[in-house]
Amino acid sequence: MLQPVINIAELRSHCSSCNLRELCMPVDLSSMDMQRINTLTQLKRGYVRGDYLYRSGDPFHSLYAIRSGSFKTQVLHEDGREQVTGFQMTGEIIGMDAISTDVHTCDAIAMESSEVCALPFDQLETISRELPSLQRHLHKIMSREIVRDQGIMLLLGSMRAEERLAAFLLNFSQRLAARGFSPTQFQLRMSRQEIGSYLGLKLETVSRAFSHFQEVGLISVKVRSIDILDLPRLQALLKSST
Amino acid sequence: MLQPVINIAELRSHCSSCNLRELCMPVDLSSMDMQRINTLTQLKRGYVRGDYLYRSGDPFHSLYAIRSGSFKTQVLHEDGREQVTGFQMTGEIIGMDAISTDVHTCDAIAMESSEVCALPFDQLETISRELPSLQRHLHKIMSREIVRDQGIMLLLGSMRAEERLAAFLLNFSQRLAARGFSPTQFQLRMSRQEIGSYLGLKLETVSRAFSHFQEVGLISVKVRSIDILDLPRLQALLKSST
DNA sequence: GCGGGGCATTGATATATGTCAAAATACGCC
DNA sequence: GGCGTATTTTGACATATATCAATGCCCCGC
Repeated sequence: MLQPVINIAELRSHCSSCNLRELCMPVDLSSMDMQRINTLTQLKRGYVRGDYLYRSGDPFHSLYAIRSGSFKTQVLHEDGREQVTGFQMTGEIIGMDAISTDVHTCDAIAMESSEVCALPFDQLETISRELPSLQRHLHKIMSREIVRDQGIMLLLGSMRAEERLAAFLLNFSQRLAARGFSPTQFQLRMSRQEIGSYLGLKLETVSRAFSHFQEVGLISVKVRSIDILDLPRLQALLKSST
Repeated sequence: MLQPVINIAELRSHCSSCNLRELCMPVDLSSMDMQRINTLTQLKRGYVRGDYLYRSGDPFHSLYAIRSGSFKTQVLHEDGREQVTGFQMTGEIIGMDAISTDVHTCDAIAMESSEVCALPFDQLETISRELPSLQRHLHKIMSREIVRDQGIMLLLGSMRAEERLAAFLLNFSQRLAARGFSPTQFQLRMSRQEIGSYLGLKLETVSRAFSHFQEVGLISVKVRSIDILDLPRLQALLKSST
């Protein structure tokens, strides 16, 4: 039986206290500067699966550092279609879509019980004017989001169903590894439907791709428990055309 | 016969002199501050169709404001597949992908004869520490890119071929309108292949969609000259699901 | 004005993924 | 612990788009 890897208790101790240095801002700052950043953050807890962190159209005040749990972001089309644009996990920052218009342009929804640190953006800007390394880091975070989106465009625009799923699993694997978790065994918090929306596929296609990966011994799937059995071969799927 | 609308001479007079205020930074700044920003920019001219502004892997120094002409950005997959991630026109800023890693993550290639203003990013950061309105504007530009990418993800993930093409044409139309050009008559500078890459389609599919739009009287196409005959109906294509 | 090379169009056919439907499995609640 | 609902899996079939191939068009240089 697979063990859940995204474990709230574990994460809480991992990122003990709302310390932005560890949590989301790996910049070299004096402890006095750290204090200052910490004082502007506002911890918000108690989000449960399905809760909105913000909705499309909400006024913009803050970015959010995810302290525990995970969220999905989705954009809605006027005709009702919706598209998941990302799954954000502990330690990641969301809300940057809203800076350009002062209004959120997508929904952010908790995938599980979660906590966030709100970072009022005005104050973040003020402090970053005085702390070049924070300023630079803020820019990097925003740029990282742009690069991430480019990758998804590549995925959606030129990859086939199984390649997309492989890319999705590998991306998860990497992000878990970066957090010190097992890169081969983990639980997915999202449905086939949500994965499909993110990958531009229907849920049945996602399900079939999972089944096929299992058949050929790449992974072991038990609904939402994933065990990557042959990481190199899964990676190779992405590097070879067709 | 349709007139080309993207006209270099016209654009040059439109954005007379390398004035960043008009060109790319619509912020209220004192003329002294404007001077200061202007002095850091470096005009680069002489790009012709096919020239690289930067390549994936190039070290990062500057953002670029397009002063005349237009560019495309594309990402390459290790197996050789490439995906166009955007078409940038006069007045837009490119290069933000490189901030996160100090290395460009995509290629930027001129679609026609073009000129750019290089904006050394270190200096931009320095100045923006002193000018909050510039700082805010820089953040907005980066955020705008994130929002734009979300829109493309929606397009690639959940729209059908003709909807994608309609979205593409309408986006062009809007951006031209914002620059004071005709929103219904214009020239495309890119091939069917490039449009297809951007929209996640093959060139034949793009061609067929153009032909169909023409058949039903939505647009008039003459290879790269577009005339939108029924803008409202083209817009409606996007709002109604199937 | 003629010829050649790249694009674009169009047609015929193949195929990956979507759609619809049913059965199986997991999950929450009493 | 068992029932009811939601999710997932699997199957059969439909269809949008890709693929392959032929023809046509346009631009550019000679």
